[in-house]
Amino acid sequence: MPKAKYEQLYQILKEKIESGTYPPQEMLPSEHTLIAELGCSRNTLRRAIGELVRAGYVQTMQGKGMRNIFEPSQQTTFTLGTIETFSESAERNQQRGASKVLLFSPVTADWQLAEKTGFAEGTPLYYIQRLHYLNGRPLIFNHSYFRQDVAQGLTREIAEQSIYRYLETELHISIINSKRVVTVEKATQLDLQHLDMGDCNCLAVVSSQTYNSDGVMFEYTQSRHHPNFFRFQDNAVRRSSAYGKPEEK
Amino acid sequence: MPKAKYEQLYQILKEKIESGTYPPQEMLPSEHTLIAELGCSRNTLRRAIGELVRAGYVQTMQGKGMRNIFEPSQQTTFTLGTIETFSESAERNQQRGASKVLLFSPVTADWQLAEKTGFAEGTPLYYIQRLHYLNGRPLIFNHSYFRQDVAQGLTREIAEQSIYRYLETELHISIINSKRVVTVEKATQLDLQHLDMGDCNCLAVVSSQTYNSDGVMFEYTQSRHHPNFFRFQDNAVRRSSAYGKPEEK
DNA sequence: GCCGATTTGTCCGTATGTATC
DNA sequence: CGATACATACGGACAAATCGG
Repeated sequence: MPKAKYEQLYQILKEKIESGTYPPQEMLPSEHTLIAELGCSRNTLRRAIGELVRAGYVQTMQGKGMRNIFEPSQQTTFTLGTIETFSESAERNQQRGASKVLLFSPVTADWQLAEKTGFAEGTPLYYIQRLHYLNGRPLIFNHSYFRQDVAQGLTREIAEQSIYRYLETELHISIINSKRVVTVEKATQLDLQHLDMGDCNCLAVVSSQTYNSDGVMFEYTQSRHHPNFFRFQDNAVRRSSAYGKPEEK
Repeated sequence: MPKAKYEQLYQILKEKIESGTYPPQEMLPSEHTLIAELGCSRNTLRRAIGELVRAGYVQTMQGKGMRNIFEPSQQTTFTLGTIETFSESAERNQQRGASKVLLFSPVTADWQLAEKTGFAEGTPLYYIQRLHYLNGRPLIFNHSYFRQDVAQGLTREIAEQSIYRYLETELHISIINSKRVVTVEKATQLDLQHLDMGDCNCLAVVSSQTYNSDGVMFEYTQSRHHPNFFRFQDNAVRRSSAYGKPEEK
């Protein structure tokens, strides 16, 4: 439940758009009208509108207004810009999620692992392999590395449940941000063994480095996704016509 | 050249971070200090900071301050949240871009094409196949469909140059936003023929629907990327600890 | 083509809340 | 507890784009 007013306004407008209260392809009421309806200041409303634009629900045009461009086919599987755990994502999509821990092992970063993950060589880590199921199918093969000095007391039993819950509620770590890169890689023997991907020999790989409020990267995770069930969504806006104006007057 | 003040502030701070004026992993000056230094209001500064957060340059913590988390390894190939043409992207990455038109053909959307692209069945379209080269290598195989009634007078010659330049400067179309989805697909014969992808049989596919200021989707493009040279970057933030607070006091 | 009304975009100043130290 | 720092919210002012008369 969001407490900030602009988040509430965002939710209200989002639901009105999704439910068809505002007809598709049509203009929404003007800011002036919405302010009167919703009882808020212009800045607060505009902040909510900004989120709607970024999420691809509306487009705004200076001097014209705001148009509903939502299309109900948006069955997003992975969000962008916000950090979600696998179970949170499954719940949002109203799907059955399950996970299995394949490996839990303390390791020390050698130069090769340091190169790949971004941790300093010699850093003590927990290495965890997990397999995530959606609706009974194995879809994501996960390799995670956590700094031992940050994720103190992490065990296989905790990993079976929820690591983030442990970090946030037990260790009081605030997770701030995560840098992610999406690439496509050749499948390894391990991938083929667990993911059952037919005759595809590549998969989608999301590598992420996650930081806490002390600015230390405490987690590196490589998520290897089944190619047929990977879907990453984005809404882009055109900043300023990169080309100069044509002749006028 | 951005004219808005918050964009200028964003550029100034971004360059100070990239150049090392603000040391990595250290706190930046407080908002109060930056306001005095930069000569702006708090709101305007905070808007610039918001962009820096989204771009992964800094992290902010209430009550503590703002930390520089930039790492120079960020060699992003594809942007997120903003619309760029291939040539604009190549220029930004200081690389040699080139394109070749393989096919230019008027078509009418049948039910199959309508299903795939989102255009209504029977819509008259221009179908364009293009191959994009970066530093001499063919990396992206592009299938584009433009509505004939919007992109009036489009020719093969224009497609050889820049379609967006034609749309924006000649036809005065304002391109507003674009919905994109990243997936992984099996390579077709056509892909293998043009992209030279070794023993990989999958590639990264970015499908995009682009809208103008009248709210009509006038372009559908499917970009099929060589798997070894595809790289999509994102910075995510943790909204609110999804778990309730633990015992306190 | 001009002008005025409407609408979104930008910017400022201020007040208050909340988290950290 | 107080000082500091970021987060939220409000109201006002002007600029820029659009549209209709």
